[in-house]
Amino acid sequence: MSDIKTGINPLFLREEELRQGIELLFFAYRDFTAEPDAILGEYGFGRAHHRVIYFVGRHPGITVSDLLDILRITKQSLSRVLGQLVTEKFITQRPGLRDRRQRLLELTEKGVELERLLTERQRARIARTYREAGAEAVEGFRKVMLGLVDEADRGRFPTRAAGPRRGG
Amino acid sequence: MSDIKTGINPLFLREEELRQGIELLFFAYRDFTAEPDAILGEYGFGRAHHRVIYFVGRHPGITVSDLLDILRITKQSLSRVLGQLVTEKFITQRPGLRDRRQRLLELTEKGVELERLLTERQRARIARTYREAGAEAVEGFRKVMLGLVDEADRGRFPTRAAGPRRGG
DNA sequence: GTGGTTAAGTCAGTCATGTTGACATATATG
DNA sequence: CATATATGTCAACATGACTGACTTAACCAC
Repeated sequence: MSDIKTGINPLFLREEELRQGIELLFFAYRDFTAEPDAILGEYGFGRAHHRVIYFVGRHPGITVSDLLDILRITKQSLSRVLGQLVTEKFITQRPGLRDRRQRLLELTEKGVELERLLTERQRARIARTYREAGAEAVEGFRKVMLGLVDEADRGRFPTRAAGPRRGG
Repeated sequence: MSDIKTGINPLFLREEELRQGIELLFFAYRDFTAEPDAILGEYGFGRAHHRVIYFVGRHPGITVSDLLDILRITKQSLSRVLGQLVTEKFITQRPGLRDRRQRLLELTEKGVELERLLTERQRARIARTYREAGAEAVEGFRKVMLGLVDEADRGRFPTRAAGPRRGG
């Protein structure tokens, strides 16, 4: 009631601010995934394939268990997409050295190409946005996004605090 | 090659930065949706129901067309979830005044309750994160997220600096 | 080395949510 | 009146998630 003059209730402002946060996540994610989704369609793949290709590319030699931990889906769900990707030679499996029960996953040449094709759009979108928003905004973006991630997984994002910020 | 001393290639740094951006979106969205999803399960609903409830709650009296524009799904897809929500009395429909072909959507009391229950978790997560990250980081977050959204939809996020954009 | 645990895979069935395509109805508009 | 628009519906299908039960191979502890 202290805002009668401006007509803006600070509680409403907070509510509005939080809702905008929710919606930013919805719209950004919607648009962020739309481009790769369209490309995936041409291959008869879906978003699940992209995720698998992405994280195998990101962590060459990753185990199935670790991939399941990231994706938070069941092994039966993963099995289908992974099976396709292996059959169609986008991903190879080889037994682990220390533990031969493991099937270490890696992208083939073909897999690397597809990964690049798919992720390229997303990288470009982020690069453009980062450039337009500026370093300070990017820092804030990272901070908030990291705070939204479950604590257990925040360790996946090492801070590069020590090194040179942007040499090029 | 100017980074031989540190062993850090600036191009690699950039690549790493962009990939972290991609992954922040993945992990944040994954964890942001997990809590409501669990609650929805108890009602026999899914994430699609949440989206409908959310945006109808956000824009009382919204038309089906406008809702479709937001969700970017087909009317057949929407029809199923919307039909359920109307049947189970979470949402009401009434004909438009100017255009009686329209079915203006609104949450019922029951719908408002469920919306609150679902979104409460997400608001809490964002509120906590905003608090921990600080106002400056939040500003950066908003700036970058908005940049990731397709230009066509950026107008949905009025800056509260320049006065009321859409009269509500 | 036997036995329990773990990593991974498989088979089968189900559900939620998206798609296309064709068609129906009511209302608006030129 | 003719056409376009807003909405809804029926049908068929694909994707990606789920549960539950079971198998195989390898690891590990006793």
